[in-house]
This record gives sequence, C-alpha cells and structure tokens, in this order.
Amino acid sequence: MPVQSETRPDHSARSRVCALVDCNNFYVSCERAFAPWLEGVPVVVLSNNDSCVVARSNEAKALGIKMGAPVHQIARMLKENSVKVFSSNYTLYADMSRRVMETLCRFTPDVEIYSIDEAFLDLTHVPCGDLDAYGRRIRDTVKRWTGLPVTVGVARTKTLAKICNHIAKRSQRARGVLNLADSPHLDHALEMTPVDEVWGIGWSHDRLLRARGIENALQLRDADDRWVRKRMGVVGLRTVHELRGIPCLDVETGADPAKTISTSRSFGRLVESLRDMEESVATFASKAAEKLRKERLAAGAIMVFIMTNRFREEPQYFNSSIMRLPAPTNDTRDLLRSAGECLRRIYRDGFRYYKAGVMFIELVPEDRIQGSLFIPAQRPDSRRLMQVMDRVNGAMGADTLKFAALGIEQGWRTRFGKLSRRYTTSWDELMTVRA
DNA sequence: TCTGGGGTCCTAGGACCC
DNA sequence: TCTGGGGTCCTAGGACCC
Repeated sequence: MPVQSETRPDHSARSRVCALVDCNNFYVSCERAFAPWLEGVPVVVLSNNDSCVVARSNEAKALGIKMGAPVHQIARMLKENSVKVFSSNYTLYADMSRRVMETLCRFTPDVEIYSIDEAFLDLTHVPCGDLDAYGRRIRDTVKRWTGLPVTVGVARTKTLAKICNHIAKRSQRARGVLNLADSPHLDHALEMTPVDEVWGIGWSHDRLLRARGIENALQLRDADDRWVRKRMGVVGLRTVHELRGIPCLDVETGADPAKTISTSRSFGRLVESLRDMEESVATFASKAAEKLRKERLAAGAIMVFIMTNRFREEPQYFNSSIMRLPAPTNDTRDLLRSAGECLRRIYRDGFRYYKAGVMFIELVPEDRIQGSLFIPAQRPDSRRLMQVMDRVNGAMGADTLKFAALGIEQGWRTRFGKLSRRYTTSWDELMTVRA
C-alpha cells in the first residue's frame, strides 16, 4: 500500500520549525482594544441577528457560557452576571486582523494566513536555541502594535504547533508562548491532550477513536497506520504522521485563489413575499460580486438557495438552483439578473423563509475571461462602471451607490442591535478621548 | 454537535467510454 | 442483454476547519 506517497512526508524538511500564532478570544479582544474598561469582566460577541454566542472572554467561559449558545436561552443568566454583550462588528475585526497579519510579516516572509485570527509562520531560519525568545518577541510586538493578546505555539509540524498553542493558552506558566520543537516534554504534552482537541479530529472521528480505546494524542500518534488509513482516509493518516513530527502539511504562503465565493444571511424577520426575497437575494449577489472583484475573479456559474427555519414547527422548504452563465462575469448587472432568475425558479408561495444565500462557483481570473462567437467576453465599459461603484462605496460607505433591485427599506435585514463603533475604518466613528 | 457564515478536501458511486 | 476489464468525469455527501 503506497501509504508513504499518499501522505507526502517531506524528508528534506525534516528539521522544519513552524509556529502557530493565534489571537486570544479574537472578537472579544478587538472590542477590548478600544474599550479597556471591558478588561476583567465577562464579555461575549454574538453571531448575525444577535442569535448565538460566537466569542467569549475567559471570564465568560468561566461562567459556563458555551460556544454557540442561543442567546434567548441564556438571556437571564447574561443579565444576572452583568455580561457585556456585542453584535459582530465584522468591519472592525477584519481591519484588526489585517494589522496583526502585517505585524507577523515583519518576522518572516513565510506566513500562511490561516483564518481571521491565526497564522502559521515558518521559523526554520531561527536558530533552535533562540526559538523561545523569538516567540516571546512575536507575542510582545503584536500586543504593542495592535493591542491584541496572542498565543504562540512552536513545533516541528503544524499539527504539533496547534497542540502547543492550545496548551499555552491554558497554562499560566507558559505566559502565551510554548516551544516543544525537540523537547523531551512533547510526549507528556500529547498524553495530556484529549484526542478530539487534535487538529483534524472532529466529532465523528472522536467517536470512532474512543471506541477503539484511543483517547489522547499520544495514543493516536502510535496508532496502526493501516487501520487509520482504512477508517479515516489519507487525511487521518496525515494527521497521525504530523503527530510523529513528520511534516505532511506545508506552510502555504502564496494564497491560492478562492474556488467559491458566497454570501448568505438569516433574515431579521421571517420573509414571505417574493418581492422581499428578490431584494434580499439581489443584496447578497451584489455583496458577493464585490468580493469577486476584490479577488480579481469572475464567476462561471451561480447558485441560489432559500430555506425555512427548521427549528419551527411549520411547513418546511429548502431548495437551490444552479445556473451556468453565458460567459464568466463579475459585472453586478449580469449577476443580479441570473440570481433573480434562479430565485424565481425555486420560490414557492406559502412558506415563511428564514434564510437565503448566493454562491458563485467555477471562478476564473478576471483577465482570462473567454467570450464566445456571439457573446463578447464583457460588456463595453463594464470594468470601468464596476470600478467607479467599488471606489465610491469604498470611500463613502457600503451601498452609497447601489442598484434599485436591492430595495430601499430592506425590512428583512439581519439585526445587529449591539454594534460597537468601527473605530479604525470610519472617520465618523473614531475613538473619543476626554482630557 | 446542529438557533452563524464562509470555506476546503476526500470519497463513493453513477454515467459513460473503449 | 450479458459476459470482462480498464478508464475518466462528474456529483453528492461526509468530515473537518475557523
């Protein structure tokens, strides 16, 4: 069985060192950076529509507030404990994330931005004896330049760096930095790590492994390759090899282009009319089209879905529709028309809709759009018109210029009732300091 | 676990081909 | 229509991530 080649262990990189830098309770820390009186008190940040908890301060975690907890179920408890509550301020979080990532790029060009709040750094160039000090410098610099606390885990593979990071987050002694590359303590660290905390082990594999008596990362590291390959696929086998210190996952510094781009939202209230649905789908298509142009991509096809609320006892409906576009495009006008057509194919009267979304697929670079004999690659002036819209909206605020199809009142809009200010991106919302 | 939103990768199975 | 062997492409669904 070609197990070795499937997991692609890279022997030339045997001595690689990588770090995982992860912002602590990222959304909460962004709020605190501009509201220092939130230090030391329980704080939570909510998902869209202020419906459930997506970020918690350590004090909120200590109160037993669970990730994903529906707000309506814990509303009383939040009040009794004077928990500070915020809506998700995506504009602020995205800008703070950019600042953190720019800071990390000062330490090495080999940075993989893995998510809004974490990045892998290739630190192979740092002499082994200096790794601890280097990690502390990263932590201190990010804190000083952005106001955000981060934790740094250092190890031979990404999977091990993740584990180090987890341990450092919980340990008082680590003070936010843990380096276990070539450490005699690594085995003990693995033994202390429950198997479901290993990166790549989700709910389903956790059950599978525990049924086989594998309960911690050390036992998983020493599991039988053939069994793992058979029951958990090549992905699972890679995880096991990474635990052994054999790098199977590269630090991928060149961001490869997105394969899908989507925008979807649950509504602020249940929606019934086709007209409201058309407005919302047009709004999502328009938003996703902006993302498309930002990435310099064009969509070859579009998918629209609509659904009712499956947690309510009432008639349920879910449907989606895919349409291939005559030629790839990122012109909002074309995309609005196709999105509307997809919607009308699947919309049914008599349901109370809860959520809708638009996804662009078969993405191609915008400078490589192929037309056909009868359909020119792009409308004349398309690019210029879209550029004007994007620039005006970028400078003067989202939807300053928009198409009428998006609607004016938008009564279905998602609720964000407890939004903080966009401290870093809007002149009207700067922090105010009293003398 | 699943009352948010936005993604990726892998696999099994069907359609179709020689 | 089935008998056999060998292959590609596409899609749906599963599993996982933050």
